[in-house]
Amino acid sequence: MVAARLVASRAMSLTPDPFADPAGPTRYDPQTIEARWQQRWQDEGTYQVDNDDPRPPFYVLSMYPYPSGPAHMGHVRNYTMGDLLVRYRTMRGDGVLSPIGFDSFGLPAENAAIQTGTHPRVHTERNIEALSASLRRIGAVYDWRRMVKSHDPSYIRWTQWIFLKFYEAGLVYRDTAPVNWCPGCQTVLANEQVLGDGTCERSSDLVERRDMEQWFYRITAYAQELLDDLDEVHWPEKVKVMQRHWIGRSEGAEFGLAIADSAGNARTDVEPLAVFTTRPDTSFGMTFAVISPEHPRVDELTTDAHRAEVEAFRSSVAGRSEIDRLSTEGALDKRGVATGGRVVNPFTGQAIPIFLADYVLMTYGTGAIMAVPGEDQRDWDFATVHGCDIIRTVQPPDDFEGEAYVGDGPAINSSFLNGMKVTEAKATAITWLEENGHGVGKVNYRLRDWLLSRQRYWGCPIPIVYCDDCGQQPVPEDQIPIEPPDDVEFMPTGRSPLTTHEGFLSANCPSCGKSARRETDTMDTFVDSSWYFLRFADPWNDQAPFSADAARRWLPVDQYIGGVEHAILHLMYARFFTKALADLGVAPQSLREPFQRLFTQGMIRLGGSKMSKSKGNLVAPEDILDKQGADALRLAHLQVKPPQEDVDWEDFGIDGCAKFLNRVWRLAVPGSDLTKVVRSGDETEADFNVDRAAHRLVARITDEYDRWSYNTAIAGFMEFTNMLYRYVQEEDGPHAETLDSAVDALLLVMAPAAPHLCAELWELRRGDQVHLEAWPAADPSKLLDDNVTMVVQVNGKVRDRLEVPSDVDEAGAIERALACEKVVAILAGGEPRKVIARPPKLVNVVV
RNA sequence: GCGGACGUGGCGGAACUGGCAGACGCACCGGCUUUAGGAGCCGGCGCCGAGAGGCGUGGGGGUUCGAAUCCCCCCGUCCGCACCA
Repeated sequence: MVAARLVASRAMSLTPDPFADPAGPTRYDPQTIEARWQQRWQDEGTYQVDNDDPRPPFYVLSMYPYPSGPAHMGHVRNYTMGDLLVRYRTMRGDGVLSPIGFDSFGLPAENAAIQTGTHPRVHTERNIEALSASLRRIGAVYDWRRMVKSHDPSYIRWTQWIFLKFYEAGLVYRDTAPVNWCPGCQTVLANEQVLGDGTCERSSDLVERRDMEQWFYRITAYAQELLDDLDEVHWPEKVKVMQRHWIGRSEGAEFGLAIADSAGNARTDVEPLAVFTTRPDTSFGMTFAVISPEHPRVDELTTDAHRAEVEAFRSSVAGRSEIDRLSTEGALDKRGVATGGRVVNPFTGQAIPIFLADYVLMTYGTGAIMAVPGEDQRDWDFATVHGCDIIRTVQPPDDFEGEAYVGDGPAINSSFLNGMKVTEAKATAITWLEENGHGVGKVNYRLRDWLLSRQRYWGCPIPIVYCDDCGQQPVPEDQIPIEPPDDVEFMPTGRSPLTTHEGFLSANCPSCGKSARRETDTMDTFVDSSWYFLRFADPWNDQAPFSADAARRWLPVDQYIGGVEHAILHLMYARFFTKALADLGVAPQSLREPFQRLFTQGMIRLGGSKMSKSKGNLVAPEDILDKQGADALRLAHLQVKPPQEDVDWEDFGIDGCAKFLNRVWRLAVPGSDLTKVVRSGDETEADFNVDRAAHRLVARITDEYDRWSYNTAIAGFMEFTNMLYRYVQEEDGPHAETLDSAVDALLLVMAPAAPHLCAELWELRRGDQVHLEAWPAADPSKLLDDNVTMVVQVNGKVRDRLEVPSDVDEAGAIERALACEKVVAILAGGEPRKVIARPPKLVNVVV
């Protein structure tokens, strides 16, 4: 019979093209239908949502991209996932906010300007066009009316406005700081532009540290809240752990070590040397102190006899890159030098030597430490090399074989602390320090303030002017935005053209009105990305960056999607901005976190290494869009691997996905040869089974979409399609209505993943838009077949499989299992020792 | 060194709370159809074995009627942090 039908179909498709799809006149033609539907979604504003939309609000956001040109595969992966969710939630009945924008400031455009002479604005706008076109071509849908661009004057204005608000609130300040200076590029680099080996990503020059006056956001003011509120968000544990580590809270004590005179007695006429420790309980074992080579009191504490040596050490450290200096290679060789100076250990009254060592960092704690070699391996190593005493103050266990002992145990050699365990000894030592006026218990954070100024042109100018008389003055609100001027020349000096642009530089002092000079630094582009998700809620607002009401409606973002490479910087900065804006009354007070849920999707690699423009190993999505189409590309991205995992391009099965889409087309398109012979009348058992399979499909896909199991959802589509192929080729043909509703179910659940194909087929079949349909609900009573396969095990090994009614009870299951041939043979008339029944899935007979 | 994730066929992976290991796809093999196939449809496909059967989720132990899944000890891979006192 199959043969008969195929013969018939050949007769029907008399086509001169020998490669024609046997589906006949309506071939699956992705190029045509994709372009058509993309146009329609845009023209009809299908995914536009207003702020008074009556549906429940749901905010889906993919991290806004830096416009580097047409989309690359990483973009496709990211925006495909976001788009799937937007379409799925919309079908679920939500009013989904799906905005898009561009992180359009940044160094690459400036580099391009130097190389090609194209103005960064022109270059950037061109790239935005190209990237927007790419996003449309993969079928991603947005409310384009809400688009924001970092470099747009209406966005600059509010970025600067927020800066001024923060300035007013003391959350911005200017200070001297060591920065990454690239001698080749003649500019300061952002941390992320310094490669792991300490060189510049662009020029490959070794990056130097230089002290320069810089602007900072006081993110450390929020250190504790940033740490605590990680418990409130649904983020990957990995990202939370990274943030906790980055914040790096540690509890301990800060106290003063009195400077010793030549006799070893504590001087009262000079300020003691402040140290921070997390182990005040070990203070009796402090046999020396170490200060950072950059410590401001080095000169004062160094004796003349040691001055030459100390100076030599300091200059050798200064010449070394940070990476080199912090290298753990040869960690046992603790580089350091004695200062000749001494301090007094307040616990013992003993004078102990002060050393300089590069393992002590000026940027953490007080830049000085008490060294307790008995309980700290670094100190142990240093003491061994430099001949310092080692006194244990915590009793190690009998079988301890290491050097410094960092575990718990009773205090020894520690006077009033003796016998106490570490926790109690810590508290007691802190109390002692406080009662005797030496110091206090203190919490330290590794997190440092955010250096936001960049010596570059293509960024948001910092709205400050410098007046000879009044000093640094914020630009008044009514004078922003301060925009980067267009008439500038880009020279390969690396020097920002702003520093030589008279028209930009000259300003009047807002305070006294005299002529003044503008700040030429611009903001780190992470500033722009720290609040764009708030602007999306209210992008038309020209009175404020956004209204609190709009923010209250949409924020926090229900689902944020992006790369794990932003686990720390962007996500930390955005959290800080949100909290600060809420405290300043700009955002709702209750908005403590910007992103309720975060999903980090994996990277795409080629040949084992990260695909990137700079590596030149890109696979262009365009080629695949031209050939197999957007739906095939989307499906391949979804199918290849669990979405959170990194994936090799070699593993993508584009052709398999394209083939599958073709199969769906042939199955669903009206008039297909595949469905020519259909049946009406009463349903058979086979029909009921297909119907139940359709309900199971709906339940399964709903669950899988909810838990981001996209790869198995695609498998579900394929499995169901394979089943329907067998069904339509059965001898009597499929039951018309059963088939129709099964295919409809497939198109509905596939619509978020392969939107163009499903939209086209649905329209051909039903005349409506599939994406405006309600998400189907599975009938719980249809999720189970009448009969299921029950596994019969003997001693945990599968010996047989039986068809049983799905509502079989325990007794019935056991009875059938014991009656089956295999079990009877094994029992050989004997009694089973034990029978475990899990009806209707399994019975295990123990003999 | 610390922290995290992970290890399943030739390959990517599936198996949600312990219950049929290998869904789905790729590759490969076979059949049908075809003048032709890099098209379409159907089927096969963990390993050993002629077979019954045995063995199988990095390795070794354990818990359990039953372990890819839980516990302990190793081995390996990837990612992040890396002298933070």
